[in-house]
Amino acid sequence: MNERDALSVFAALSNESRLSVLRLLVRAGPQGVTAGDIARQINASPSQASFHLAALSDSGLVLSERVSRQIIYRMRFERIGEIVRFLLEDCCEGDPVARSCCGLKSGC
Amino acid sequence: MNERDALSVFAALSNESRLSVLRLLVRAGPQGVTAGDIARQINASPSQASFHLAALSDSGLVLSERVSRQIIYRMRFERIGEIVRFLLEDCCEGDPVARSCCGLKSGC
DNA sequence: TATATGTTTCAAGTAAACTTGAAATGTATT
DNA sequence: AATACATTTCAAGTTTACTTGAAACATATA
Repeated sequence: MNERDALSVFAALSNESRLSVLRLLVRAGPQGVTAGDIARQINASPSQASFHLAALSDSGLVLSERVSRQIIYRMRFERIGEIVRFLLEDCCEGDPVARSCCGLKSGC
Repeated sequence: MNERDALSVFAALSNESRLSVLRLLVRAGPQGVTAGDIARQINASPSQASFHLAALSDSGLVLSERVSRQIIYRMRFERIGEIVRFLLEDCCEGDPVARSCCGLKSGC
């Protein structure tokens, strides 16, 4: 994860609709959600959904797979781990305050 | 850290100049850096620097303190911890893949 | 082959982010 | 009080992000 990648991830995350999409995909788990269902659930037009899904896809936060007529989107959790690592290590140089403020139990 | 705060943090992070400012402040530590020095070090005009510092300040990523004529900016590491927590817990519901992919040693 | 469905792409418009340079504000010095 | 310095604010312009609706593309079914 270089800086360019990180910027693209942050840009993808800085939009309400796209954050809704991510939450949707997190809840759906490995099964994923089709583009149409995503559009319906976030109250967006097909082309709006497609626009936001492209941003998420380009930034590596989601993966897509065509299954007959539909396209299934799935969360890429590794990418979240990578951006967290970027924040804590690359950006903050492992600062202990940043790390302790995550409030995470052991094993993170 | 609610969603609105998180969106503002992600927007603040999704800009190259602002990421440079953060790295600068991380390196500077508790001493902080004046607005003028920040502008010089990131090759920005005073008003450009001020614009980006306002975004960082509004999102809670930095703090500022006036000292005579200068304004000193300092990193707020807690805010990084908070956004990491938002990503891993609120957004990803504690998904183990996201957490393990941070690649952090114990005690995070 | 024709038609329907699911999705993306495109072009045009609108809104938001960023840049630029000048003016304003606040503080120190003479 | 006048001047200089550090920074912010403002207005105007530019660029980038987002929305909208129509058209195109891909796949399935009759």
